[in-house]
Amino acid sequence: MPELPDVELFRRIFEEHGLGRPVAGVEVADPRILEDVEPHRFIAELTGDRFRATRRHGKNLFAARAKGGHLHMHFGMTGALEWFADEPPPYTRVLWRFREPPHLAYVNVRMLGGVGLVDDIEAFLAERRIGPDALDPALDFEAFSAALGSGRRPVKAALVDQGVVAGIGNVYADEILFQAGLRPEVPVSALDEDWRRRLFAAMREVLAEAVRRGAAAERFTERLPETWLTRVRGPGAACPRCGTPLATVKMSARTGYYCPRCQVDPRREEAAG
DNA sequence: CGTTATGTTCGATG
DNA sequence: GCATCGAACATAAC
Repeated sequence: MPELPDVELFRRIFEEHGLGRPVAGVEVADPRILEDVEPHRFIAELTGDRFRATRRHGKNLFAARAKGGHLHMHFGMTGALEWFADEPPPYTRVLWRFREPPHLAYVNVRMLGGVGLVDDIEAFLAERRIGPDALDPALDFEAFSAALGSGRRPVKAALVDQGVVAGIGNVYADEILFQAGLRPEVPVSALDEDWRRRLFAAMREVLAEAVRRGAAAERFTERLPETWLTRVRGPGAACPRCGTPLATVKMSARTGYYCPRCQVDPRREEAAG
């Protein structure tokens, strides 16, 4: 689930329930989720601390600590941040209790992802070669196009590369390409400036609209516009625009869906309207 | 039982 | 050396 719009929702949950409140207790239900920190140190560091601000960069969520440094969370494919009053949700791996409810739970079925402590966010992002956040206002078209590069890899592979732009995963990459009218396997080298502008605009619109609608959690697709691929995305589905059965393409063990009629290959066809 | 799942990393390949 | 590909990781559901 967690791509940029989902993590943005988690950020808002943390912002609403986790800021300014003394941390009364920290529980690590499964130490495997911790990044480069022992459970006892993680617990000792955060107990009694307070969080003063949140920041999201791509799929990464940070919470600034009053004592200095930041809490870091990545949600992998199945992670989420939830608040709870009584019982922690199933698959809670780490939780933070305050003096009274609501408390916060980092939930993650598959354990892909992690929770840790980082001193310097910029250094953290640089080490991991994470590019600019896809919704960063400072990311203009020129920078986006330069980051896309001119290699031969498929445009979808470039979109989900966190080093190009941070925050896009399999589902939103499919949606962005659908809205741009572009096929996923087209090499970036085949994209002229018009196509790049179309792609950039689609990226901003799709992500911003998904954030606006608070699309996350189960059945999140129901909150998205009816004209979106994500509403129907799956085996046997038809294009929400023209009814053509969707085609699939495998890329790095991930299934992509696209409309073979609405989405074109610029090398072979005229741009669709 | 095999397949698939919204991510990232690391080693292999071209 | 660089760009790109594919397996591995952990767990549940169909």
